[in-house]
Amino acid sequence: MAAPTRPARLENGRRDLMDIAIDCFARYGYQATSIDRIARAAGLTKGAIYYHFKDKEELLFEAVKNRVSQFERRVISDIGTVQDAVAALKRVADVCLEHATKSNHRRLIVTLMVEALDTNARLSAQFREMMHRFRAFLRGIIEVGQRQGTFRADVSAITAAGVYAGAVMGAEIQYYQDPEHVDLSEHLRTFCEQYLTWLAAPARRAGRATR
Amino acid sequence: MAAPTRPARLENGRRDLMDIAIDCFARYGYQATSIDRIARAAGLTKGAIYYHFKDKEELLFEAVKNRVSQFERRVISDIGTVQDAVAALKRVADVCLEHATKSNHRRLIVTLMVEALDTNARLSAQFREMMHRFRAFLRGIIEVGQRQGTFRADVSAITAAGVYAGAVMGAEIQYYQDPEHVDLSEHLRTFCEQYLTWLAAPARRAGRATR
Amino acid sequence: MAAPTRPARLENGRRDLMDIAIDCFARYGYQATSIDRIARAAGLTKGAIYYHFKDKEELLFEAVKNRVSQFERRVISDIGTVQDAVAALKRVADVCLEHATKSNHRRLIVTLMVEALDTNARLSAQFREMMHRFRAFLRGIIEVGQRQGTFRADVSAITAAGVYAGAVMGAEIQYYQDPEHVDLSEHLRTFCEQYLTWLAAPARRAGRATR
Amino acid sequence: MAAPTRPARLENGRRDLMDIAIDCFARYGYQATSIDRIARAAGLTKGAIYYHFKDKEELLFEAVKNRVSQFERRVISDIGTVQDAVAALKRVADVCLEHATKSNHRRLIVTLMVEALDTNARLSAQFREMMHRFRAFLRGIIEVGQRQGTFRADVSAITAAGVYAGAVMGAEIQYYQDPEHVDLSEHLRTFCEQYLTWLAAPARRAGRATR
DNA sequence: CATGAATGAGACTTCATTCAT
DNA sequence: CATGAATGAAGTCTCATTCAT
Repeated sequence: MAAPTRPARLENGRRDLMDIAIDCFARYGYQATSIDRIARAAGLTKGAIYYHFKDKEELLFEAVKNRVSQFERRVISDIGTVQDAVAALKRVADVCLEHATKSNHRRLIVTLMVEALDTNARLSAQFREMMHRFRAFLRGIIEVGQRQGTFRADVSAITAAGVYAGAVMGAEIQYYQDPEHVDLSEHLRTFCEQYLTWLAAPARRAGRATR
Repeated sequence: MAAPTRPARLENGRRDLMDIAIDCFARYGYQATSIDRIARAAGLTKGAIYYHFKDKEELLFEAVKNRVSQFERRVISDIGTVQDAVAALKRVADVCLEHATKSNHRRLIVTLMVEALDTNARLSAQFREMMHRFRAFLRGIIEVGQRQGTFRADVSAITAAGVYAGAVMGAEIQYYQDPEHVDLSEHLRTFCEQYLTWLAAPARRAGRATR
Repeated sequence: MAAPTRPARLENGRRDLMDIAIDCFARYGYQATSIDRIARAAGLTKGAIYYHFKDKEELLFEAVKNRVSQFERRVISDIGTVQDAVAALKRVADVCLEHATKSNHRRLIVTLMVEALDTNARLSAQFREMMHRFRAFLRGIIEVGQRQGTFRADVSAITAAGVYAGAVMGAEIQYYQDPEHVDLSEHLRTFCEQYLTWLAAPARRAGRATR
Repeated sequence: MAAPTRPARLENGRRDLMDIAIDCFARYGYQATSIDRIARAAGLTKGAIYYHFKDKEELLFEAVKNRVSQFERRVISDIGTVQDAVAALKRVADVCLEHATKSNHRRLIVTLMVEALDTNARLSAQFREMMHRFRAFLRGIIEVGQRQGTFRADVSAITAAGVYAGAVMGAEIQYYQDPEHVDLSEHLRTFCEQYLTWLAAPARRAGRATR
């Protein structure tokens, strides 16, 4: 307790550097972030970065892994075992909102995900899996709601999950593009209302929404 | 009709080149598309491109202008003077679907828009305006519906427009990322249903969204 | 005949550049020859080199391939079908002498071969094969002499070939190191005399030299 | 014997480090051996090396001085005052064989000598002198033989020395390159036999080498 | 003695751009 | 119109070296 642990100090440089790199990547994307830019932002020289990271790519992957896992852990820990599907879906939006406005978690994810599309196969695969997991997680919540009778049963949970995930992402992008004109909070609130209204509505006719 | 004039051929070369450039930009983004890549894709050498375009940036801006204006013209011409707001919103989604799957209009727009965020001020501004116009257009449709009594009046038309625009964009990105697992058509159909269900529903109680 | 063929001119730049690169590699070795050094020696900038060659390695391999194949073709064409084994061995030494003193063929080979030893697996393999071929070629000559009765039969032709190849190489290195004190011509002449004396000598006792 | 003094330990570190560095230099050459590689091979960090050696160059020169002087001392002590020139020449080859196969003395020398050719003036000069000494030493032996009547007198002792030195070096290089296919021991044995046969032979006719 | 961290020079490479032909 | 050749800036990366602790 008296002495600040050495290993912590050891890892400090690396961690600080990564946070700064993440800031850059989140704002400018991967390619437009030169090693030199990160170095200057950190008040170091390029060489220092290569002391801590083998590669620009290693920095990228660690950055993505860091933010993705933090986001996922946060979502899971915030939602936990789903009992109230409605509350859970609202909570997911809240976490996204927070990670999009108060931190750079979501912006890093969204920005790099689009940039990686046909540019970096390995990263792209990682994001594909991440979106897979995210949709699966949402589908799980929706199915709970369907089993409990809170949600209508005549919709494909996986498609509904995709709609949710997409709506959040699209809202974010508009917010990143124009934070002064786009109120992400209201955007997400409205979407949730609409989404839940629709999910809650009893199916009017059999055999419409499914596929 | 009799003689394909020289300038026509001139314009052809330029147009063909741009189409090829657009393909590249749409797939890889701006920075990952080298002039050389475009040249090779066109079966020319780099020098030839500089005959037609002053700059890589000029190529970029023309590409964006081209696809954005084509998309917008198509939307406007397809919808025309809105009489049926519900049909109009469905139609917009159809156009997006087509431009996302059968052509590269939407992918160019979405990809470059994200890449431009903090990277290219001028391009970013252009996309900001484009999104502005898109939301304004959607808001117009929604307000028609509200005035006609088809849509509930207690929602902010501009926020609703943003939700719509975002949902479409988010759906597309998931599709670009994983076209084999994401059925964009169903995705958009489901979203429209949900969106229209919500818009159509008479407000049940005062006091909009929870939370 | 009137017009200097275009393809020739086309290849000129590349060939000239390679000759210059070969000069540098032969003198300083691969690692101590920076792209910039080659560029300056050619009166160009680094970029020009990358227009003609993909890589520093491509330059290296093409340089080696060029000089090795030229040397080998020269040896083969100079010796042709061996009829007089003694003359053939002398001729090989002459070619080596010429390629070591009047051109840089041999110095490139010897220098890079030593540098490549445990440094560049692919290049090393190439040189290993080249030495293989060289020894095989020499062995062929020796065996002709043995069959014709010119050379004693109680020596291993392949070992003798190795001795020859090594002696030439070792003489060269001493010459490269100290051209003012080492007379390569006399060196090789003396070696040939000694080598041929030994080969020609009738075996004094059976069962000594073989293995 | 009683107390391993502190300075002994100091010297130990330095000596151990140098042995490891020599291994690296012998295998990869000077430039391809990074300080970091040596450090890792020694289980230390780069900083530690700079405690013992001022420079990478100092390390290099000490390494060379060490192996060269060990080799020379070994040769001299093994041969001593030459009484039997034939035996002496065989002995030199034996020492070279041992230092090429059981230790890295010769490989360090040969590798760095070639690398240094036009790359490091000071080192090159050192190797030039070393080869000078080596040839002078061999010439001494040969002249003893000539004076004693064991060797023919009509050959230039210094050229013959150069041939010997070169043949050994060339044999080694082939062995380093392809230890599985090149039997250095047999190689040297064969060379010695040939060399001594030639030296021993009474001059048959006036008029030395043909050509 | 040794380490972890950092520097700075220099290497390789890419790429938008220019230009004579 | 188009090409081949070249430039020069900028980016990624390596590595010898230094230094506080």
